[in-house]
Amino acid sequence: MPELPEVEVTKMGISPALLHATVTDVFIGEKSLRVPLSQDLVLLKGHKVTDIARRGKYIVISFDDTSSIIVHLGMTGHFKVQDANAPLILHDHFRMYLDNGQSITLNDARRFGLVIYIRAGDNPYENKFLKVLGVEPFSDNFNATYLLNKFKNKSIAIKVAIMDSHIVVGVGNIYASESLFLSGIDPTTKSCDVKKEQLEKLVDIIKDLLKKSIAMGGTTIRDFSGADGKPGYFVQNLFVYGHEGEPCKVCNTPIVAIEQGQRRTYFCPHCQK
DNA sequence: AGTGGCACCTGTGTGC
DNA sequence: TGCACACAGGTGCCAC
Repeated sequence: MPELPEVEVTKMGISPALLHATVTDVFIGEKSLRVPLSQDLVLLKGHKVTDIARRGKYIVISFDDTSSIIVHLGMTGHFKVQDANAPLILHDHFRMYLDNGQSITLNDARRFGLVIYIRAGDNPYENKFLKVLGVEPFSDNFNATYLLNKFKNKSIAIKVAIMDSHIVVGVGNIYASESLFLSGIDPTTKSCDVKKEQLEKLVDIIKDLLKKSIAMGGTTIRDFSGADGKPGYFVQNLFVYGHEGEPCKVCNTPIVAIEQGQRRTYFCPHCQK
């Protein structure tokens, strides 16, 4: 799935068609996503989009009646911007038809994503999925002191810790491996054992890495594409993710893959201590 | 409170 | 060609 850069690219991709457009109709698929699609989504009809925001890997779309929807792309979710008369295809679960002749469709094969309707007057950021989220990586609140405090008494591996959305949002499996490589930190290090200087470097690198990836349209491993259907090109900048057994681009040592928290971790045993 | 494991799904690639 | 199996950008919930 989309990690933060891919979600940001998606947000930017749908904004031109969606912002200030009025919903003329909606399609609500029958299959359940991570949570069932609410029939209340029909209430969006007749309302104009006033804002499109991102919080972590969630996209929050606000309407002129103060209602909103929260969207998460899960592992395989992506939005398509198309003509309103484009046919629905397999795994299209939700579509908004717009008064500008276009439509926005959520397609998600694995159905790990979600769309939640938030009634007028309710604050979407108070939703249970959003209110527990940690700091945004681009905010000043994401710094070494913050991590030092969060990691106190934490024995979980640093790789697992930086992927924990209750600590910092947006860092998924690809960028976790990549940022630890660029920081020279062994991903199996207990988070409480990582030194402040290392955390300072890690923070800087995460911010930089995510920004660069956004600028390149995100990372496409298999099936991510922006709302325009184009893949992301940051994949060519990956040093370790998906490169098991290949020589490290820095020192030629073969890249190693291990499992941490039921997820794959890639690292260079020579560059990362 | 912190941690680890499971669950939710479908599609794709690999090896027999 | 067919089939079985492993694996995949996430994350909330549930037992210890």
